[in-house]
Amino acid sequence: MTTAAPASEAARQHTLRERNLELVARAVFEAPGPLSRADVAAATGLARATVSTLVDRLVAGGLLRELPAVGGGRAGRPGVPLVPAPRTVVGVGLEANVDYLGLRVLDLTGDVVAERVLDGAFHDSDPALVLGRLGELARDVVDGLRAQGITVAGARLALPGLVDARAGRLEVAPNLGWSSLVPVPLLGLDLPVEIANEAKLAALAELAGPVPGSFLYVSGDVGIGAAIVVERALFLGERGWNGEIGHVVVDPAGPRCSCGAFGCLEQYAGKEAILRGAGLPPDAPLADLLSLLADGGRAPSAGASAEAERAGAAVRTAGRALGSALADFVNLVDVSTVVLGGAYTDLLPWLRPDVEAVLVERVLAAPLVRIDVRAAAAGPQAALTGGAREVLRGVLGDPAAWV
Amino acid sequence: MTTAAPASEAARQHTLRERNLELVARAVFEAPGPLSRADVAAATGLARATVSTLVDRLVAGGLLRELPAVGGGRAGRPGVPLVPAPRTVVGVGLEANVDYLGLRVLDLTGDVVAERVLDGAFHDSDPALVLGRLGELARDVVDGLRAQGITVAGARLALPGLVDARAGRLEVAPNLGWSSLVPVPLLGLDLPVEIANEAKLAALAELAGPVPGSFLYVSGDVGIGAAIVVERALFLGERGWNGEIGHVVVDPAGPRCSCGAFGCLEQYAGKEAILRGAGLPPDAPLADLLSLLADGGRAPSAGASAEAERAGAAVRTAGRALGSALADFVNLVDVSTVVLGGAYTDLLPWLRPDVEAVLVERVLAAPLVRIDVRAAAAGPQAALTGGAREVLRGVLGDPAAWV
DNA sequence: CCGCATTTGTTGTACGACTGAACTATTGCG
DNA sequence: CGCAATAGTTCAGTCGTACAACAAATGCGG
Repeated sequence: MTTAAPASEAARQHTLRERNLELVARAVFEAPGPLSRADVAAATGLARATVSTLVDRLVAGGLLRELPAVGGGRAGRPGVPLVPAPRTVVGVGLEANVDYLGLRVLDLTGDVVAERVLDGAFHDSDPALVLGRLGELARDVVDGLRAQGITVAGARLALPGLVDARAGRLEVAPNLGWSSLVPVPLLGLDLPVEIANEAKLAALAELAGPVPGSFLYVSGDVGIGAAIVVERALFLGERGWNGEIGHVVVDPAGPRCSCGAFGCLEQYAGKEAILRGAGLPPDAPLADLLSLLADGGRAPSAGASAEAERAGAAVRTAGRALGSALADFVNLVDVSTVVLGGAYTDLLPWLRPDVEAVLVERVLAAPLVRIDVRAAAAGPQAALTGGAREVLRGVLGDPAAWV
Repeated sequence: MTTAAPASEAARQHTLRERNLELVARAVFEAPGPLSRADVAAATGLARATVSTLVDRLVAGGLLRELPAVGGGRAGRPGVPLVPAPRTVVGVGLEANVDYLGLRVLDLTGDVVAERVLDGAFHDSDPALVLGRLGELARDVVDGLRAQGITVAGARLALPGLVDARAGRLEVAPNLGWSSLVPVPLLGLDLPVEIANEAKLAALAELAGPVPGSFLYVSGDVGIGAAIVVERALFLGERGWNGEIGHVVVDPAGPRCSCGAFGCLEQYAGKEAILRGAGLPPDAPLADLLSLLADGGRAPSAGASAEAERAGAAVRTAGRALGSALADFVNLVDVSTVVLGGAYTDLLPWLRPDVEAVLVERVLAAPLVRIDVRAAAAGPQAALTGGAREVLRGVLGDPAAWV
């Protein structure tokens, strides 16, 4: 006989229990308001008896909390409202980026339990130093939470570069000047920490808002990163190195890019390229560009200043280039919503006309579907929120481990 | 209380049974050789007793067959070899394309049980007529199989266009001249038939061979279609309209494409574009181009004929363009193997140098991973094989329904 | 040729998880 | 105050897997 291919996993009885525990937990966590045990039974299709035992376990484990019963206006015994338990289990989002490092702690209700943000300039920095500093910040916060009896489930570290999440390895982060290193030990945290690409985690933060289940997230900064979300889950490709839209071909006759190729999107729609095109220094704050644009917008035909005109032209160039790269992205991946984050969020009003025009022109399915281009809804440092949410999603996926 | 979000699905006891039945079936079907019950137990992690009852059920249902025991050379009672049952349950792959229509029937062992291929020219054809003819062919074959007591599990219809598989709707197939129609009823088959894009199914046919679990499949013909396979499963995007690599930007200053945009890949690396570039009529057989290329290759420096030189140049242009589009694809999706099908399979020796050179230049992760470009291994009409395999995969995914 | 070690497959009991129905608890309403 | 309605709990029933013991079949050494 021969050795069989390693099949997924045998289902035992406790597999049932775990899966239904997850089902019940998700039902409560993803509901817009409190649910009773009977509501959960109706929503999941499980018998009321089963739901009761599962809920009891989740309540005992501290993931769910029972609120005082309240008359529902209807006849019959009122149900006991169940809600995610606040400040019992939390997830930590960490980030080391070019212009700041920080962390954010969320609990199961989605509340921010703690936050630290440290602005700085970490171009070509020493990873041991930077991650050591971040680790200190985090240790301080985590110890404080544990002293209050709060369980810290784990952390995600967001990094701006090619990340091999399985191996826990940062292959290269050009703007930080880091390459080929294993960052987690440098944090010195006694927590399960996983690493991920910054744009990917920022994309997940959008899921807290009213976004559809599938979308492309594109974050424009010095570099341009992207993430693919399908049915509320990240699509990572083979190693998680996808979404490198910054180096998609816009024009093979275009300027040389830092990656060595010619005419990459980054050379048209990267932050520095836009600023330079607008006649501003490449490290100027985005606000300078925005105020120039606002001037131009206020007096469009009446003859805006030459500076304003130039800024407008630069943004229009960026918009056309971005539209072209997004069209490729949509043609290859097929998603009908594009969420623009980073610097693009504020620039969107000026980018939109050109982006949308090019999309209509180049997307093959354009006659059949409208591509919805929108601004990111998650606040600043979205990757912190996304990372913390990702940790908590893991808790929901296996509540048994925390009960 | 509020209504809960519809969660996935409650796990009952029979869910266990179904899942383990699938596990056992897969173990036997995907193994390189026969397995005994004990082997299956070892491979799946299930208890021998459990495996026995599951195997008995699969044998009774006709999905598995017991071979006569054979002395294994080892001490101990010899195991009963289990193999996929031949010619008991079969899947049907159907295709209606520009230059042919046909069907192929595979059984669980992977053998071709029946096949019909009808060459023709179906540009701008009448869907009712063409699909009616295909349905007749299929009905004939299916009736014959059923008369032999063979269970026909279902069929997949491959179509060259944008297919909404969920709605069972072909939105548009430019080369057939079909649009906005529901093809399945036109076949007139009393079988569960689902539709899918041709390139997607052709990609799945590759899984029968020694291909890695994740790859991009690109099929070059008049149009250029692609499919994304990750961990042996198709990635379909939001509606299954992904992989439209034929309309990725190669050069915004390039020629106008039939889609209305400028400089699409199809204008450089589509079959007609290559033939025209080589000085051949756009409907010339591929063999003409290949023999020109072979001439040029035989006497590369010694002064090949002007025709051969021209053909070589056209293919090099196509190779560079294809490399550029593939680089975008790899940057956006992150897969390290590219399988070239359709006309590209035979052209690969001439395309390879330029494709690989551009990939190294433009793929951001190129210093970290070698992108393996290879020819498709599935034979002609790969979509037929892929479709039939897809049906059988469905049988394996829910053996209980067929037992 | 026989007994033993070894491996396979089967049988029977135990256990865990979900279900359905009956039962209790709690509320609104006439 | 009693009835209808709804929530939550209890309990026997069923189903599927696990474990251990056992029967079956083979190779090997004496």
